[in-house]
Amino acid sequence: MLGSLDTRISSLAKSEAEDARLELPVTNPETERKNITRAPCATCSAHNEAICSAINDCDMDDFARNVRTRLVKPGQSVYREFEEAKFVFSVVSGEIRLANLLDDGRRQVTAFKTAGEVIGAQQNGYYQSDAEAVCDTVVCQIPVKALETYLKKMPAMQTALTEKVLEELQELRHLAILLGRKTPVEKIATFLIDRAEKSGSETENEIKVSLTMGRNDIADFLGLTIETVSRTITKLKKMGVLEVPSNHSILIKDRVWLENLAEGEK
Amino acid sequence: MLGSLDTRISSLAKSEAEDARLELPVTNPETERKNITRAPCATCSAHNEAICSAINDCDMDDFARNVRTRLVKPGQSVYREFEEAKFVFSVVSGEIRLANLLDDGRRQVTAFKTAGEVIGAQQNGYYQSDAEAVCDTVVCQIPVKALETYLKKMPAMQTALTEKVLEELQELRHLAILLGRKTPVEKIATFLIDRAEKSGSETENEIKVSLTMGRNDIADFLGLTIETVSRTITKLKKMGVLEVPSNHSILIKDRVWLENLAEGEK
DNA sequence: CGGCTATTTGAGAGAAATCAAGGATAGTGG
DNA sequence: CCACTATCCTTGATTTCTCTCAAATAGCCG
Repeated sequence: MLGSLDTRISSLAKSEAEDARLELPVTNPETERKNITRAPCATCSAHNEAICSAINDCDMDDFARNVRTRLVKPGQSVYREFEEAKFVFSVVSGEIRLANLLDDGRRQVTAFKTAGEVIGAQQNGYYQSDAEAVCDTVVCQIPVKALETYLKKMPAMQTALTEKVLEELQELRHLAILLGRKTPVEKIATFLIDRAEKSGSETENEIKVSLTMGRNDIADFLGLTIETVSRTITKLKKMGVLEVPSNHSILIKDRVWLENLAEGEK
Repeated sequence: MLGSLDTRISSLAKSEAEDARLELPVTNPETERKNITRAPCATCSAHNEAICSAINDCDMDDFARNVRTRLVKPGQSVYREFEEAKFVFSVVSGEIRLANLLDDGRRQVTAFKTAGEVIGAQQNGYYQSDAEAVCDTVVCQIPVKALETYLKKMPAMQTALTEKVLEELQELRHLAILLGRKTPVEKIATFLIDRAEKSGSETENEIKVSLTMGRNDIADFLGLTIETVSRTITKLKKMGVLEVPSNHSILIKDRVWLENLAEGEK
């Protein structure tokens, strides 16, 4: 509901975000072991896409004082399902996977979140998923209490956050269609197209998509087994739709074809 | 994010809501054909669970003036995907299914919404799903413009709405786990348990669950075919977990067993 | 009662999961 | 810099489910 902020700013500033990993904020000895530092909001590479973009310069200093930046290593968790939700996080760089587990270990990844996206949605005070880093990732840690204060004070931030939540709703709806009604080929094609749109780098006649996550994560995201993911990628490769230069990148050779495959047009 | 309103008020007042169908607001000739009438907020059966509960008595009259009530017949749509989103709706009674279609007609139902729930989430001004009545349903039609005004004026309403949206997020996450990782038996069991919790009527040693929707809707919600839904229900019947007095109701004979089946414990 | 639609049931095919190796890749330490 | 190991990915063979196709039955409304 509410105003319809144009959200298509998200494809910008992605390459800057990549670099952010290298120029991490200086750590101080006290917090070194936890890789937590004072937030360098002033120079944040994700600023323009994050909800913080709604903060005006005067309030920024105050905001920065309440916020911490945290480096998360691959596989490490930011928070877990059912844990008390004291923070909301904004992804600065890298990539986070949100996942839910069944008792017997089956897993469903519900989203991959990159720079500018917000994680930590809660209900009744508890997180609703596990959040883990897929690769080296920097997140910005905002205390819920502080956030609430800012949201009240800054309607633009409230709007921006609402917009993020509605985006998330839409993505989950798309995921539901994919999981419930698409074939493996359609699933993989959809996944690659979505990633290409989000962060692909397009050259003359091909698009390079980088996969920070492994086949396992892809399988648990698409509701498939790792073998089916592998076989399906191989199939698309043999068809000539794409190439696989390495385990962590895909070259889309025929975007239109892949898009058609994603929608089920044979 | 934000405050954690306790949302477990939703199991109350359901029986009242059922009656609402019978005592529909009086229609006036002018709007008769469209089944749209002035909203009878003062006597609304869904008031306590709806976001309108955040409105104080003074503002209620004003609110009622902006809002219309609409009767929707089974199969009729409230809105369609990609349609311009001029209204947000609050379900007063009956049941609405939200669904998304693929080009070739495959369908994924993403939610069933009952009294007190809000539908009409939009992004960039357009609805994200089709919304259709499953049975005779009354919805309350709130112009987005008016709603925005109220949200600004009444923080409690903003909070209530945010809470609804977060609930929806959680439900979609659960749906994703179900679609991606559960077996047909687990899917049906989960579906029935959820419905029992939401609106089941419990007697001594059994719970009656009413199914307003047909097998087709259930299939499209759970990512199955209608045949598999039918076979799975038959299987559970033969196991003795439940009985099927009619096509539109299920008697859960062993709740704990069904709960275990829902979680995959054999 | 008759016709329509919804649901159940059956038989068979097809597709993805499972089980089982084999190969590639990356990270470690010599 | 290279060998070594652990992990990740691919490929193959087989099994098991679920879908598909087809038909019968049951429920509902006029």
